[in-house]
Amino acid sequence: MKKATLLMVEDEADVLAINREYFEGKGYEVIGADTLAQARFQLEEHSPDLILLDVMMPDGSGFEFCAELRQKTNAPIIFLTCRDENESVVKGLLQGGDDYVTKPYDLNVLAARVGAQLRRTGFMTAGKIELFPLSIDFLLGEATLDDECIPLTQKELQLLGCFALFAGRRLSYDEIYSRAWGGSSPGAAHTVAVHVANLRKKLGADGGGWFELSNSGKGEYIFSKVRY
Amino acid sequence: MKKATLLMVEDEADVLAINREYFEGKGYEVIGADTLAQARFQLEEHSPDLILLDVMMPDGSGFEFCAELRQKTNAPIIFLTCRDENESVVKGLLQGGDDYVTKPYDLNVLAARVGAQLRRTGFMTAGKIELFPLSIDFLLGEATLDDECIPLTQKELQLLGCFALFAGRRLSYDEIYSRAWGGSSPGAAHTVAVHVANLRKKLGADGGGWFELSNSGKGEYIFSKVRY
DNA sequence: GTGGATGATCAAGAATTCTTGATCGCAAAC
DNA sequence: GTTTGCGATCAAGAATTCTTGATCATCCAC
Repeated sequence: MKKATLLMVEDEADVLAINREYFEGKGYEVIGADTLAQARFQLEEHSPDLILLDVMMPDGSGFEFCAELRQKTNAPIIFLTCRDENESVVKGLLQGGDDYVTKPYDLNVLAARVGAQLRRTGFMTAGKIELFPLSIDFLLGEATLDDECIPLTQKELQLLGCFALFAGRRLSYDEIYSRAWGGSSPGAAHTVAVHVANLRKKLGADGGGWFELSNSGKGEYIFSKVRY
Repeated sequence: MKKATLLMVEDEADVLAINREYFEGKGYEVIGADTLAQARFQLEEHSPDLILLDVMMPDGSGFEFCAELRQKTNAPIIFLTCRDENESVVKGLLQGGDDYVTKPYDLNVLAARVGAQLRRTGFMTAGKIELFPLSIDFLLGEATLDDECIPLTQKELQLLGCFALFAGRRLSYDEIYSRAWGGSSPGAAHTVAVHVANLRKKLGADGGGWFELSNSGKGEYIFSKVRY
């Protein structure tokens, strides 16, 4: 996965340096900005995945800047505020689940918040469906089972995605077809059956020992976990 | 989207009936169980997306049942507890971000919690990338822009997914190729260029007035929002 | 046992999709 | 003005993928 890019808007050089070192050590790419003007520039330049925004900046208030940011990005914004600022004001300004941390903060706490926000926006999981130990990556067009990479065709990918999303649930031919093909067709059952066979072949007959893709005998397939 | 299925484990018939009516009105499919034994059965039968679990059941404690459930499903579990139960015990038993609500509860509050948990597990968004007003559905293999459905081939889908995920970010040919094709190839730049052209054609030259898919002139593409 | 229904699998033609090569236009450099 | 580099686009062959038809096995009903 591409490293998440953090834009850190902070005017104190040493704070910035410490944070940068910490987060880079955690595998993030850190972009610094010590003025709002520079933050604007870096925003265009790097399109960060998350913004850490000091409220007190030399050339303006972070809160007002926030509104401006929202026009340009939907990356989550975490405010860094001083403890003596009115908390209700802070909360009032937070919308849509963004967060804030009061100075002085513990870096581990901040990192946890950052991780939570990135998770919320689906940064790590977008384009994927995870059903341990199976992972379906729609961007790469492949599935991974027990660290073994299995390239899939589009239809196989859609089919497996459908099964993974409704694992353990009975799915009728028609339902599968409408989900992965859209609409319905007279030959739906047969077409689905062929792709299921292909999928079984690729996943291994026993689903790597983890999954079972069985037929209920009543016009339905069930994809279920057989080991935990 | 398929309706979420709720398993409601509750021994009082009238509470169950009221909840059922409320949640069915909200578009959920509600499965009821008035004993733990029945809950076990329904779990196998319906594979719910979320479980509402009354702690006080005639044939056992919901807490102990929870451990059993966890072996069989990773659907979120929301406990329904009485106010006089020890809260710390409740919290201690909660793992992995599941939730609890104390009786008597407001149905709207409960519904909010349910929604939050389903969102957390990605029930509504799995297999999708949303970048308003663009939505990419990998299960159906198509994108939707301004309510207009655009069928895409696998490579187009992967390419667009890649762009949407890193919207506003400069992406080099190689990076795009490694993300959507995997690995690298001498003809990567050319191949990518052709698919970009196809994508432009399908999205409309101006990206429906919302997006721009431009070339930086330095071997990079940028997919960015031009309207907010 | 026979017949019918259902699911699994194989195979091949049809259809789609992908890649590569060729060409064109534009702009910067010489 | 010419050349060169780069991106965009078109076109066609190559490759893959999808669908459909045929066959086979199994199970249940008769």
